[in-house]
This record gives sequence, structure tokens and C-alpha cells, in this order.
Amino acid sequence: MSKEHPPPSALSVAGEGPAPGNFIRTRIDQDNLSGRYDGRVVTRFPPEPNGYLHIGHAKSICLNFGLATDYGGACHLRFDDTNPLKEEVEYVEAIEADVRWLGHAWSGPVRFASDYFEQLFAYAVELIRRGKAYVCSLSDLQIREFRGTLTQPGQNSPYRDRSVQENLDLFYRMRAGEFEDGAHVLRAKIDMASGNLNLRDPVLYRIRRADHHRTGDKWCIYPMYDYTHCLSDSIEGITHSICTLEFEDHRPLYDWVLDNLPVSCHPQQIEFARLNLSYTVLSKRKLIQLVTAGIVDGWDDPRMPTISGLRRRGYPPQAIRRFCERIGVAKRDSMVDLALLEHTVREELNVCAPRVMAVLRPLRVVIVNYPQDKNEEMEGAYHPEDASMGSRRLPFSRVLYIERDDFTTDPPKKYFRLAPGREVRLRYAYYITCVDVITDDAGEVVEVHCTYDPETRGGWSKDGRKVKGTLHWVSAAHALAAEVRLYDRLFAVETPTGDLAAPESAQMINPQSLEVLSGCKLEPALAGAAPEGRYQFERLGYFCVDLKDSTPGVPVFNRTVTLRDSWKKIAARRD
RNA sequence: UGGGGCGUCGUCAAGCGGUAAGACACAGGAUUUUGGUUCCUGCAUUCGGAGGUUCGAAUCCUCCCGCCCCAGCCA
Repeated sequence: MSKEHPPPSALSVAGEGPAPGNFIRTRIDQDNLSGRYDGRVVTRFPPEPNGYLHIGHAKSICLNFGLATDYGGACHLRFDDTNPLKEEVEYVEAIEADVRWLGHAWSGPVRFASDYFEQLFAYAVELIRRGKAYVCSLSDLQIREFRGTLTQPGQNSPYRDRSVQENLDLFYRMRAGEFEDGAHVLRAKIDMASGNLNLRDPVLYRIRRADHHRTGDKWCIYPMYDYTHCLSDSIEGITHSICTLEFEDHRPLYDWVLDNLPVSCHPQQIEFARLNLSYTVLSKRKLIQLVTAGIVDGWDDPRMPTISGLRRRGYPPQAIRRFCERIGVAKRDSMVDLALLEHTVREELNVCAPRVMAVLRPLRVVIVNYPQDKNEEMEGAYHPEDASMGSRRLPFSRVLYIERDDFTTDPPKKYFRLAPGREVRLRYAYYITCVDVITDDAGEVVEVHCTYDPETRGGWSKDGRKVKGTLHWVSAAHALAAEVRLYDRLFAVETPTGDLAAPESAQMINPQSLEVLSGCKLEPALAGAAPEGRYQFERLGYFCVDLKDSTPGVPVFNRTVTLRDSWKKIAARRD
């Protein structure tokens, strides 16, 4: 039996490989073949507006919106807002902004489960009429006791056999506000002996006097997730309801509700493994700990794995999307290496970030044979492989700054940079040779004297002699002073565990996750850098203009990610 | 001990009875006015283990082992 493969050209899309196969696509292909759902594909991204989105949500967003795009279907944005105690409009707005920033457009209006409260209530009444739901007056504690345990079956509630009439009466009065919170709940009548705890007469509605961010005080009873989600999906005509693995146990309940009500659409729930990323945490609970314990500066701290944090850090949305494609979708619990995310970020930035020169830890260099009052302008391309990005002028003068790391009085083997007597190239400028070193009383190098070769303008030597090192530099008189924040991974350990706010957890935090540098010297062209502008500081890394703390003409830069650094590896091996 | 899932390279992951894709990471080398980029090269005789079926098994069957989830009036 021979397999048929489409020609590669039919599979590959501009730059990207073929859409990776995964078990969900396989299922959809089968559904399309069998004519189930008439070939439609409608998905949804259903966050609860009780916090900020993080990169784990991005995986779900890319999956759901990506499926809709690839299959010519639709993807809805629906807020699962059935618990007014936890939800706020602030989150609704932030989530919408994050989804849009990631580059996705939802089909139709933004939807809310709360839009369906009236219909959900009617469905509940129908369930009662069919003898499939009852009002239970046990306390929350008693309900737990009656539920049994993982290994022991539960017991029926004494209220389980109330008449339809009585149930209807009680349920309407629950809605009318005649009872205290917790006095009654509506429960599905399924099976108290089920091995699946979700089927032991799950609660469908509870009384909750709380102000809802959209419906205000219209309701005092609110439907539970398990009851709401499947019906919301059904109402919206969702075909594939994709959620994470921990909901596998809920699928029988999802199906039970739809099987026991006169609905015309019965979507299928499909579960996939949520994202775990090394050196970070992705649960909302732990993220909150980081914020409230003051370990980070807020939800959008550039070290946070939140979408707003990654954005402020300078991660391009395209890189996040590509990351989500690379990690794939499966059912296996896994831990993705942070290095993969950093790789997709560099991959994107390498193509789109203009190159620019910035000296983070300045060391003064005086070109002793360069005229005191002379100024020149060198030309530097914004991108070595993409001429369409143009170039800019780089003022050059007698006094310059270079990186402290680029000079040493005691060069180790294979050190290509500046040292006494050595010649290096200043990028786009001249070859210079170190002729003198000025130190302070403590023996610290404070200034380096060099001579330049006027015959090497632009960085080329006519006699063909080579230099091994090329350094970035900035003219002292023309430099723009700036603050630059060096960010690194928040955690020092691959898998942070436990209470992050606890004192003993401090050792899990990377002490170098943030270093603020204030005396940085940038090339003058950066004065016009726009907020969120992304650049490569040559030889250092990718940096972006901080959205919050920059002011016109005075940018603050955040380091997105360093460049790969093979010298660092060589140097480390030497030790 | 009940129910539901999952085990393929260091990390993700394809594979769906015809003889182990790809990516990251890692290690070499080439090119380079970024120790960047790019480009080559290497990297699972083996798919949690043991049996079995078959001409043929990561794929089918049996047993065993390991890991994850579930006892909210949260989602």
C-alpha cells in the first residue's frame, strides 16, 4: 500500500513549513470527511475575565483561531462570566486588547456567557420538567459529605425526589430572591454512585447576591461552569470545543447536559495539554503571588509571562505565534524549554529589528592623533542583509565610548577585542590601536588612548591587513544618555514550586532577573525612537523602547533577549 | 484501593502495520566590518518494560511499571 503525499510546494506556506499535524486536526479532518457538522469548523476562546492572559492562553488562542483560519471557519471570543465574585470589566478590556495584539480577529461580536442567562434559565426549567434536575436544600458542607470520596460512592440527597412542581416553585423563588445565599442549589439528577465525581448530581445553579460586571443586580442566581459552557457552545453553534486536559472528566457532564435538552447543536469537547514553560510559572494563582508579594512590579512587568509583560519586554506577536506553532498540540504533559521561546523571538527580531549602536557600560577612548575639533559622519546600514531598511549617519569625533567589556589589560587566549598594543576596528569607522591606558588611584582603567589609521575610513584597510575584532562605539559629544534595563529569566530553577511569596522561595528567584543601567550612551539616531520600537543593539541583544517609562526624546530601553554569545561559552570553558 | 488520561532523542514533536520527520538544545566546520546572521556536518539500530500476533510492530493484543488529573455552591 503506498501513501500519497501532496507535493511539498502545496504544503509549504511562505517561509513557514506545512501546518503541523496534530490529533485535533486529524479529528476535524475525519469530521469533515464524514460530513459531521456539515464541514463547518467553529471554535471559541473562552476566558474567564478574572485575570490577565499569559503565554499559556496564547497557545489556546493560536490553536482556536488558527484552526478557524486554516479550515475557513470562525472563532468566537466569549467570556465565561458566570462567577461575579471574581470578574471585572478591567480584565475584559485587557483580554480583548491582548487577543488583538496577538494578531487575531474574532468572528462577530465579543460574546459573554451572561448574554445567555435568560436562555440558560429556561433550559434549567426544562431540565426540571423532565425530572433531570432538582432543588437541593443541603448545606455546602452536607453536599460534600453526601458526595462520597474517590473510592466510596455518594449518597442520594434527601431532596432528590422532590416533585417537579415543588422544584419548579423553589427554583423560581430562588431566582426571585426569596432565599438566602446558600439556602438551596439546583442540581442535575445523574448518579451519586458514579466513579466520576462530576456526575454525582453536580450543582447547576447557586444563589449568589453579587454585582455582576454586566448584568448588575438583575440576577441573584448564577449558573455553574459545567452547565453554562456546553450550552453556550451549543447556542453559538460551536463545532469543536477545545479545552485543557483537566476537563477530560467533565466531558461526560458536558455531553449529559446537551443530551438531556432539546438542543440542535452538540459540539464535541476535545482536550489538549496546557503549556508548561521552564524557568517560569503559568498558573494564575502563582502569577498573583508574584505581583502581591512585590517580586515583580505588576502584571505587565517585563519578566512576567503575561501577554502584557511579554509585550513590554519587546517580544513581537509574530514570535509568540510562531512559538505556539513550534510547540505543537498533544495530550502529553510536557515542559517546553524557555530556550525555544527565546529562539523564536530572536528569529523574528533578526529579520525586522534595525541595528543600532549603544554602549551600556561606557569606557572613554581618546583618539590621540585625531584633531581636537574635527567631526565626521560615518554611514551605517540599519540591517546587514536588508538594504531596504536604509542607513543612518554616525557622528565620529576624538572622544568616544566603547564597552568596558571590550577592553582588558590582560587579554586571555582568543580574545579579539582591544588591549594594549592591539588593533581593532570600530564598526563603520576606523582601525584603532591602543597606545596608553589611564588608571585611577584604585588601579581601575578609566580611559584608553588610541591612535587611528586615517587610511581605514569606513572600516576597510587598503593594504588588506585584517583585524579580528570589531567594536561598537558612540561619539561622546553626540551620545544620547539613557536608562537601559537588563532583563533575564525571573527564576533560577527550571520548575519553580511551592508558595512563591514564602521567604524560603527567594532562592528560586534569579538575582539577576533585572539590572538597571543608568549611564548608557546611545547613538543619537535613537532620540527619535518610538514607544515599543524594537532594535538590535549590535553585539549585545535586542532592546525595545519601554511603553510606560519613556518620554519624548528620552527613551528607556528594555532588553528583550541577548544575542547568542559563543564568546561567552568559550570564556566560560576556560575557567 | 474508584474514575479519567498519558508514556517516541536532553526538551518539544511527527508517525496511525512496511522498516524512526522536523524544531530547540548540544558538538564540530565554513563564510562574516555584529564572537550576530547564514551555510554545511554530527546527534534515537530504537519508540516505558516483558510477552504475543504477523513475512514485517513505535503502530494490533495481553500483562506489568511509571507519571498526570478528579472529592468548589471556581473556571
